[in-house]
Amino acid sequence: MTERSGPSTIVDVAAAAGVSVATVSRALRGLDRVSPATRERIRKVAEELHYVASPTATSLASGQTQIIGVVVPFPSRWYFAGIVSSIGKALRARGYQVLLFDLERDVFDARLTLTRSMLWKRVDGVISINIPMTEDELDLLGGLHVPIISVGYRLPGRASVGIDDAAAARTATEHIVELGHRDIAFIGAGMAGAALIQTPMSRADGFRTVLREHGIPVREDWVLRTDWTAEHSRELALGLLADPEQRPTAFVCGSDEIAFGVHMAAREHDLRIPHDVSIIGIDDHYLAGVFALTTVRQDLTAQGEAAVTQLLAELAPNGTTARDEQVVLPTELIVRSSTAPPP
Amino acid sequence: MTERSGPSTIVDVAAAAGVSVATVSRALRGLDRVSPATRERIRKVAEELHYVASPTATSLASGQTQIIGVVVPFPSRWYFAGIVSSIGKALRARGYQVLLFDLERDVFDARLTLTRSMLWKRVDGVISINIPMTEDELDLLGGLHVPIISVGYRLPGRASVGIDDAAAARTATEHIVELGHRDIAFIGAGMAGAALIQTPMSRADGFRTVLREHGIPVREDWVLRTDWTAEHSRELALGLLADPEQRPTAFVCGSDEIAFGVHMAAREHDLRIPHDVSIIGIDDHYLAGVFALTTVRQDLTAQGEAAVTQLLAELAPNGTTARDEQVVLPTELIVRSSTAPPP
DNA sequence: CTGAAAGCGCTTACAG
DNA sequence: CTGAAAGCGCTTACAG
Repeated sequence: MTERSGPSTIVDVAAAAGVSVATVSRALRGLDRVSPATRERIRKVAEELHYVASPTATSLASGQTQIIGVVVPFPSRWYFAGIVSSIGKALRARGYQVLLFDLERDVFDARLTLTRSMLWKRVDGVISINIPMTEDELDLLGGLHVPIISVGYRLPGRASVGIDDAAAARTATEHIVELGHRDIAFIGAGMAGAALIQTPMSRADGFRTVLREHGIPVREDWVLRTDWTAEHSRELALGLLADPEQRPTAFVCGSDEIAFGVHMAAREHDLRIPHDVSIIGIDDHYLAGVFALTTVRQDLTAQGEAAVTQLLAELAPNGTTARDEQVVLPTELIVRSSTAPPP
Repeated sequence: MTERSGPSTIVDVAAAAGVSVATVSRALRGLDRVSPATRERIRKVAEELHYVASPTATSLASGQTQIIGVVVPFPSRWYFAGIVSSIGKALRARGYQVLLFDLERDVFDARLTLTRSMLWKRVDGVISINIPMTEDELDLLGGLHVPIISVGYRLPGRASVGIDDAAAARTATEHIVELGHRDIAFIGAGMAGAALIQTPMSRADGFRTVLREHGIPVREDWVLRTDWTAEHSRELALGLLADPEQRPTAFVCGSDEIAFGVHMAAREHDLRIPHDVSIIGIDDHYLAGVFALTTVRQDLTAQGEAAVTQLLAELAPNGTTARDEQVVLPTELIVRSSTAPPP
């Protein structure tokens, strides 16, 4: 009896239920001022007609899209994919969907710039993941008149969530120093001109700080820049380990992927881990376990959730506008078996 | 002079240019039947007013959203993240945006089911990545009346793009057999009850086929199921390698991540790769290089692009409706240094 | 080549 | 508690 050729609209539901479209709208959205009996009847009819409100019409009328733009420079890398994934789940749980903006280009270390038409009137808010924005982009985002939050990268005057990179590096370095190492290398300072600069710099700084605190001289020729790939880091470590008379007994790595590269380099030199050389990373990458890598864990899920919580708080009817709040999440030392006292 | 408090609409542009909104609409969208002079004037005015059409209004009026839904079961895993990334770029190049549907749940191997309200009227098409759909879900997708394409998993009666999994496994196995191995294990058959079953089964079949072709008996106790994590695969390999009198000289792995686990297990047994044991994977994971892993490469970018091309072909005005076409992309043996003749 | 008007499918004051 | 009507900002025949 209720077979229909086309999809049903709110008008169909109203007609079938014998009420006005306004009442259908209120009933289905759970607004008050609808009698329980009416609401129930409308619910039934809507269900029978397989009615689903057109999101596009709802958006136009209400001015809200229930969509959050998530802007990512390198969507397939571990860190970014993990954050996007957790943001997606947190948003889904609250009735939002995610429109994904991939800023990656073919050229290494280059990215697309944000444009007004990408986001304009499309999203209720935006989360940017570890992107150093230009002034122009910040202006553009401001002109959108929607809340914005940054994960990982601190944008001037804007809310952000992330970890304390310097502290994470300090934790890693302290673990190594406490084991008795004094000949320690750091791989993971920033590449010159690299797009992402805050994290590498902070982590390298954390490393230097701890050495100084312990009166260990910092050998700057053992503080190496890398493009943060395992492959490049492997090559760097291969070099540092070449001279048996003069080589580090431990590596503090700016990330787990860097540590993977160092691990491979050590093996290629027939060095035992951790007997001959200790390696510690930062991240707790999903492959850290197979490498038995000691590392400082950062919780991507917690960061994604915190970003969503912050953002939606601003979106709430009586939303706060603490737009420059900085949420700093804790990190945690995970001891596996890639670290030990020096030989 | 053109300072404005609120954002400008098509009405503002029309007024400022002294034409009707219909003309503005045609001019800005590049439709014909607009005089060059008028078009140019409208363009200028629109630019001055920073006019960007409201996508939500455009969608409601036109019935098209310029958005493609991308449905993913495990968004942060290498394969899925890579496909999503390439799909995003291909769509962006053609003026579409991606709405990301993450079906992952906390429970292992379980996923969310698609519901009508997730996609209804939101997207012009959907790409599902390696998802075995239920009948209900297929019905639902059919009821959406938008084109659908599956990457990786062949859905009955629907278009798909992917690689030939059995052929990839055959390539890998042949490489091993040609090196002279006869004691060969395969890790990567499907887990019982796993959600993803086609790929593991096909790859295991490819392995068995080649052994049979070469008259090598298949030891089923050396064809192992895994959850496809490096960690679990490492444990399995640790077991297989425990008995020096009776162990495989080579491992064909259903994926590179599996191969990483096997690599670690071999090292833990103080076995040399490839001298004592050969390992080959399938994928060409971004970390395959540091592992010096010989593997059979699948091109995620090509797969994402092919999916987008297929989908948009159906969306074109005079679109084909070859809805059950299967695009099979080639794979390629990449020889690094994890494989050699048996000891 | 251009415009007036209907229509897309909802939400939201405003009345009652 | 419910309805009539305006409005969200476009696109699309239909006229001219």
